[in-house]
Amino acid sequence: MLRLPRWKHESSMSEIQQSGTKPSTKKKSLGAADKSRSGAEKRRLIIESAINVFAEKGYHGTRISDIAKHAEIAYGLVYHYFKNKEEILDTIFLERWGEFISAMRAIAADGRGVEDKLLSIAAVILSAHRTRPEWVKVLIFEIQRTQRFADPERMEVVGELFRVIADILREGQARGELRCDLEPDLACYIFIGGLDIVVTSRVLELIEIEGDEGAYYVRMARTVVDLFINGMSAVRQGSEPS
Amino acid sequence: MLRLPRWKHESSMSEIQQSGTKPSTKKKSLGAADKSRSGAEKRRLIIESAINVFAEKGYHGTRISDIAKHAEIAYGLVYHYFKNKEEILDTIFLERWGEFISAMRAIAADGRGVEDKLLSIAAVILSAHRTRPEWVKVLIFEIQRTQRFADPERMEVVGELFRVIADILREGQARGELRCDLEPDLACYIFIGGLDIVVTSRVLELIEIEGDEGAYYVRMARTVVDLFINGMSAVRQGSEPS
Amino acid sequence: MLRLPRWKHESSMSEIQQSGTKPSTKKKSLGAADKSRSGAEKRRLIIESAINVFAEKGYHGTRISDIAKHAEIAYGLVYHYFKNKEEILDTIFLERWGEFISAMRAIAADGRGVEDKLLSIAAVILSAHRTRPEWVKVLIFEIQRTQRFADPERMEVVGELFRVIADILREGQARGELRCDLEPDLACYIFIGGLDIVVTSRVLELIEIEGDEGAYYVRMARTVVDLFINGMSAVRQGSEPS
Amino acid sequence: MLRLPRWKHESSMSEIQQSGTKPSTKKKSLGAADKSRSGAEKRRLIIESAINVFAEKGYHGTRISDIAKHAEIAYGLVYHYFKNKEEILDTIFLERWGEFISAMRAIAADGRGVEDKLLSIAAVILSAHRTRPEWVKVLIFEIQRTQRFADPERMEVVGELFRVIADILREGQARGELRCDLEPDLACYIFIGGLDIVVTSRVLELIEIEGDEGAYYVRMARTVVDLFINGMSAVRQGSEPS
DNA sequence: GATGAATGAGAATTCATTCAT
DNA sequence: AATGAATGAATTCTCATTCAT
Repeated sequence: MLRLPRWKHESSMSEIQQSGTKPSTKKKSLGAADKSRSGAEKRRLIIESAINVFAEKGYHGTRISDIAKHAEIAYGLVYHYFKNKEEILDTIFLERWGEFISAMRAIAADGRGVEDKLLSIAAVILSAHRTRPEWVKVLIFEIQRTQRFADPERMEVVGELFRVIADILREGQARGELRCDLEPDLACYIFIGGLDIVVTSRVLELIEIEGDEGAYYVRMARTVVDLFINGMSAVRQGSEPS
Repeated sequence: MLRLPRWKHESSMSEIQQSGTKPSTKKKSLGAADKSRSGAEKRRLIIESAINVFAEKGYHGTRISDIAKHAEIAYGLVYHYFKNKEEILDTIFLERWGEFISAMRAIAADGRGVEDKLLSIAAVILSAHRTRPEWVKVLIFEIQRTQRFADPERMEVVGELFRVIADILREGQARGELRCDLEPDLACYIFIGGLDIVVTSRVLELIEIEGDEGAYYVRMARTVVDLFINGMSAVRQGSEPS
Repeated sequence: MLRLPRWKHESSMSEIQQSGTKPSTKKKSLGAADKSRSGAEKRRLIIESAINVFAEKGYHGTRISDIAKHAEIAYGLVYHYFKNKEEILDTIFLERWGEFISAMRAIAADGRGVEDKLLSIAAVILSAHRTRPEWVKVLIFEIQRTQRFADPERMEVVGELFRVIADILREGQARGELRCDLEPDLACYIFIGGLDIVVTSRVLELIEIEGDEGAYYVRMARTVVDLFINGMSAVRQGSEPS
Repeated sequence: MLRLPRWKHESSMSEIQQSGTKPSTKKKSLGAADKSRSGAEKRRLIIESAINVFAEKGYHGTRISDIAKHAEIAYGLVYHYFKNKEEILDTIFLERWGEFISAMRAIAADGRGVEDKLLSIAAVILSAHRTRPEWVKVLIFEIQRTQRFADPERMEVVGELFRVIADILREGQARGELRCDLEPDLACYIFIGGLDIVVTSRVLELIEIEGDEGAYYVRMARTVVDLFINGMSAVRQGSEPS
């Protein structure tokens, strides 16, 4: 399954570039500046720290004290801002996924052709992993297992991604760009699945990349879309799959 | 990510049929019958129980006593057969994944064309989920996400699936069945990813199936392979990327 | 055990009437009005709030923040006025019990007969519960049971009630109104105990009152005194308690 | 309020005698003897320890580890036998109060006159405090405050004591032994209250006893009943109930 | 005076693992 | 082999109290 963070939508592949995380810009001599942090800032700091620690140790392997240590605060303070560990994960999910889906919707809404849209989507998803791999780890690996049982409505939210992409496909069929004998609701799975597994594999470090990482992602995005659109067959099958 | 259980390879889709799990056929008046279980049987019973409980509660959420209760044995006994909780999960993985990879290899080795092989693979994977959804849950959700960090060699084992499928694709290219401008190492991801997400979605209950469940899986397998081979494009692009 | 609040002594039963507590007359648009509260007023506000919250949740179950919330102030402010939670309870006890004992002493000092005095005492005690049940709850259930071990001198203060009543009894014996073969020091226990348990039972809601609550308390006060003076025996009830 | 433990009913005052608690008969060289303790015994040991520690420190002031230390077991074991601290208190209440009420009922059912019955009740209650003061402390001071809010049905159970005694009074009225112009439902409060406060005062150490403690209790029981039956009035003590 | 963010000691509870029987 | 009592380290969560503004 795929779910990703902070996805500014841009139409090209250009966004696949470096960024990095520096969670706690430690100890800048903070006369008044630091104490004036609003509660919201502290809250954000905790979330950022949590993402990083969750990514490193997994949700269950993370102690509240780990998060506090990473954020360089007293761990009681975490409870000032969050009811418990689960609420932190919850917040991460809600915020990040919301942003992600918005980006997807923006892509779906622009006027371009299906192939361009899918390319954009692939680029966003893959670049997201490139720039914020911890977020992706957390979103992919930690959130669902924990909440799957607890919250069916959260799954509903996840399903939104599928709906957005299925709609793009449906539109492509309507325009005659895509074949109509495959259900968009199924086809979208294959597309998402292709991207998902690439990301997952990167997270799991199954894929080793030599050379330019950015180039790899670009190639991968192109490949996924090309394959999705044109198929793997050498032969051009004139006839519909009877 | 995909990894699945007890996959007797058969070449057609026919294997997608019911089976079911009844791990502890409780309270059969077991005068001597039960006591005579050999140690190996007890061990197996524990594994079966563990799979079911892991599937239900997740690895971390499962207590040894839960497994023991499900197996209807004293929980101290679990430690006779396994060093600790992790070893149970380990055993599940090793056994099931080994069987699975064997099935995949058998498919890869038979003499048929690429499309047939891929169809078999899709069938095996999807039917596996159909007949032993708990296994799939455990393999997908629990094992890797638990042990990922601990055991890199285990990931190597997972990678085997990709190699087997990439080899099938390579063979297809060599035979001229598949286009050659896409790297098999990348393409295999898209294929596996398509299957994976279908299974995952079923596990997560994102997909609702009306009517015949078996028919759904057959259709899905066909769709995945069709899409993978022929692509989504409405246009038949005549010329090879020469 | 009995210990009660704000006991203006009046000689009759008439004081058993309604009153009620509305501690925080919330949100009166308090531009300056509220800010101009003197420190003493704030302190009092905190005490009133504490009584109510202690009554509802018990001392141990009450957080400083609960008190602050009830008083509609910042909880840090509580620490301006009180060293800690215990000091709040302490203050409640000292103020209320002091007032109560004063009322008892006034009754003891007036010139009437024993029966009248006891009737007054019963009336004061029972009406106190009627008008300020939270105070009684706190005094009965929270204070002693919390501080009992910590502070023996406080018990001394509680004992004062017994001495006052025993003195009334002694005086009655000296006047020939009461029999002399029972020690006043023991007898006073029975009298106080009778009242105490009535109050306690009301607090615990063991007694359900139908109809007029005030009438119930009057009847109860009369019954306690009548029984204490005349006994339960059928024999020798020469005159009815007119 | 009064509620008391292990009250073997005997008709005279004779039961007011010493006993004491020795909860953990420590370290008797226990080859097999000790390990063979059944779970029930350990459970009982924990309860006994809990009573003592609760009595000393109060429910809220008692840590599970205190109980475990007193019982000389690992504190995890407490959780083997009880879900949590509250369940321990619960168990104490249910067991002890049940026994107590049974004793009361037995007294109520025997064929003697009202005064004798009341004397028995007084004796049981007072001697209970004498022999097991910790139990009384716990029952009186700890249980209700904790559970008052949680469990209204428990209060119902407490009310049973009142009903039993009110019934004795009603019977006395029917037989013509007691005056009929006082409601038994109210009168029983005064009787119980008298006993209660004596016990409470002892617990609070408000009363100091010089000389023989047993004699004190006997005198107290007689006084309470005498006063309850005959009243405090000097007038009309003419004839004993011959 | 007033605020509420920050701190951290303290207590409850869980549960993998050991071990005597 | 089988049992389940016993252990205690590890962790979460609470909340009184302090403190900078």
